[in-house]
Amino acid sequence: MPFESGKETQTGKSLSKRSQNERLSPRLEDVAQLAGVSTATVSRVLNHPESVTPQMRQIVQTAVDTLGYIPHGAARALATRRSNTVGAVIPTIDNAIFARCIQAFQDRLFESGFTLLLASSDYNRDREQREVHALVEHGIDGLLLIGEIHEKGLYDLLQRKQVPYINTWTYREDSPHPCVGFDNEQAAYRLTSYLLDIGHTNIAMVAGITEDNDRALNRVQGVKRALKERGFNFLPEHYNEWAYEISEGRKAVNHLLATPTPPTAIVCGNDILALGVLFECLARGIDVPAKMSITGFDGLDLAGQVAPPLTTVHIPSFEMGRRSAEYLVGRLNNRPVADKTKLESSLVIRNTTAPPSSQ
Amino acid sequence: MPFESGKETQTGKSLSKRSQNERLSPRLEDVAQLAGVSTATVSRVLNHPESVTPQMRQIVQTAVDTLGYIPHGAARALATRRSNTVGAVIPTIDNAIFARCIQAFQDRLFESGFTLLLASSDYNRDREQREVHALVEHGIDGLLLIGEIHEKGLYDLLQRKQVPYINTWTYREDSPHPCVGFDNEQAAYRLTSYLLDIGHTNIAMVAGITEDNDRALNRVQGVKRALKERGFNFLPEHYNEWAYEISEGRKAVNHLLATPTPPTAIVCGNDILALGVLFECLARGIDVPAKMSITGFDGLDLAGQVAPPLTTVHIPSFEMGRRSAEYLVGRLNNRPVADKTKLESSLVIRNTTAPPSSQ
DNA sequence: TATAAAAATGTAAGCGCTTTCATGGATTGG
DNA sequence: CCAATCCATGAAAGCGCTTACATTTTTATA
Repeated sequence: MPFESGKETQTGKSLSKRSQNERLSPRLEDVAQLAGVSTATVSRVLNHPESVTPQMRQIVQTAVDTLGYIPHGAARALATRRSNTVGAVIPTIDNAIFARCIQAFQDRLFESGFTLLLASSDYNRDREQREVHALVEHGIDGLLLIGEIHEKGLYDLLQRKQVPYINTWTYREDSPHPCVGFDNEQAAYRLTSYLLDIGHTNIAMVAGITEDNDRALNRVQGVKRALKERGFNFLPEHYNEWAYEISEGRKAVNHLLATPTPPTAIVCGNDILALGVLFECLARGIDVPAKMSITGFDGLDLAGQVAPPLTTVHIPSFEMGRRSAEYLVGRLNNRPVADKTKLESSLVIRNTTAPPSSQ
Repeated sequence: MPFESGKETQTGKSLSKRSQNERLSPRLEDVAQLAGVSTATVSRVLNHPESVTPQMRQIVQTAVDTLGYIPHGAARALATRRSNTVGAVIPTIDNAIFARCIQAFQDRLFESGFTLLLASSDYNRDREQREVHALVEHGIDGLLLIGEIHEKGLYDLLQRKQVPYINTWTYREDSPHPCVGFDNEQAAYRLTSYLLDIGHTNIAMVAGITEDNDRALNRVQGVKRALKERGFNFLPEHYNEWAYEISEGRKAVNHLLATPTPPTAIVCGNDILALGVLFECLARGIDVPAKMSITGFDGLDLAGQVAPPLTTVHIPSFEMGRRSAEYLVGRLNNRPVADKTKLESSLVIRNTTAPPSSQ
């Protein structure tokens, strides 16, 4: 007897040791012990309840509840090679329009049991690459990226690690990457054409910073294409890039107005700049739109609420977030999903645009 | 010989099997093999390089690079009981002011090697609780929460799992929870006192929704205390709560103006509502501030840029994010940290407030 | 009722790391 | 030149789960 029981103690100890000595959170094994079943069974009722007797389910569930057991995510991730975590790297959180997209993205992910790992790159490709690296190291199952231009190494990493990803805020028929977005170039083209249609010939642009930002760049290109098509072009002093701040928009107006031949219309790279431009014009007593037409880009709520309400391009930011999540969730569940989704942006003509005054 | 080599094959196979057959990412063991050292050594150069010979460091580093090795976060987390991940649950991402805080929070975390797990509760306590549960399951090392009022079970969970957390956007001397924030009640009190000082006696409030939102509630309380102190009170029809939308602010004005004795000043629970109130007044041709004073709360950039610029309370959202991260990082590194940090908000008097016109 | 097939449960081998403890080589002092 | 220390490295035991496979129990079939 003595030695027999000796053996048993070995086993018994290894089980109870943790639970008794250290007052840590219970493990699967503790639950199993309490329920009088194997860890496999507990794992099953937690993950594949249908493969287990209803009564067993009951017993185990009770044990789980009384212990207040919470699965250990890392252990699970290690065993299943799934973290149930999806990453997103956006230029900045501090921008209403991305926020809305991310909000939709997160909501949709949550529905499917995924948690969002969020990082921001501050519009810096290098930092973006580092953030992605950190996310991959954390074991994200999928990734959301803004725009199409990213560090080569970033794509390589994703490829090598087989991490599904989606580019959003951008759409290009022949992009080698999956994307859900709209055509920035075309939207800007349309917007500018409208300005041209109503008679403007002296158009300036208050662009966003285009470095490392394909969206901003594509918008500029769209504007230029529209101009060119009708034989126009920016005067050099009528094109400048500005940071994403209302105050920058104001400065831009000062600059433009000091120019030999001030424009009759100002196309802005985004709503924030447009708002700054608008506020400054208003502050200077310039009649908008009679003496100056202004257009934005993004379709912030705010743009429709200011007086006069801003003409802008409405972009489907909410939809992009939702669809991106859907793409990723779909792929992670091995459902067939479209690699490219083109969403529409829409020109919203409000009261900051009108034909140029006949002078 | 035959059986000897048989044994060896066993071991040999287990090593090379993975690397050869499946084309998965390299593991620590692959690096070790290539470098001709043990996994322990590789782990050391990765985590405690000082405990290893410079030349060994060199050799291993080379192997790491040529293999493009990336540590497996989950495995590491399992072994160290640290995920290097910090969670945050905010009411909504889609709000500039939280966004700024989170941005600062994330930046500071990134500096210290942590990644942010972000979730939003949609101003719903129940959902907040569930999100926190999910985050805890994912193994967060620390947690940021907005406000002080949370589900009891949420605090219990954190307590039981020993997860350090910080409440922000709120400050209460005698809160049992760590916090870094400012006193909403006091700020609102100060703001209202100012209005009273310049002569307003008929004040209305366009409040945010106070359910499940102690910040909004505290602001209301501050306003009420200031009024009461001077013997005033809201007319029942002069107090209402509105959702966080510019358009709601506009509606609020319609409501207030249809009241028997319209107010001469409107205190708003936040800048967004205030902006709506302002825009609606402007649209109706009401002279602000001569005929109507308006105050906001939050200090959005935008508030200072509209015309007329908005009188508001500036809150240290950036600082709250940074300090919260600092608190958590400090605790996680076992550095002594203050459990409570009181930050100051400031009354920013601009041009939407003036003494009431003598009628 | 005996037996084959199916269903429920248990056993135990990992998942990819970190870290304690053991080991052997280099260094120091006597 | 040998014993006593140190230091760099290796061996191996987990960390808390999941799951293939083995085993037992139940159900169906003849």
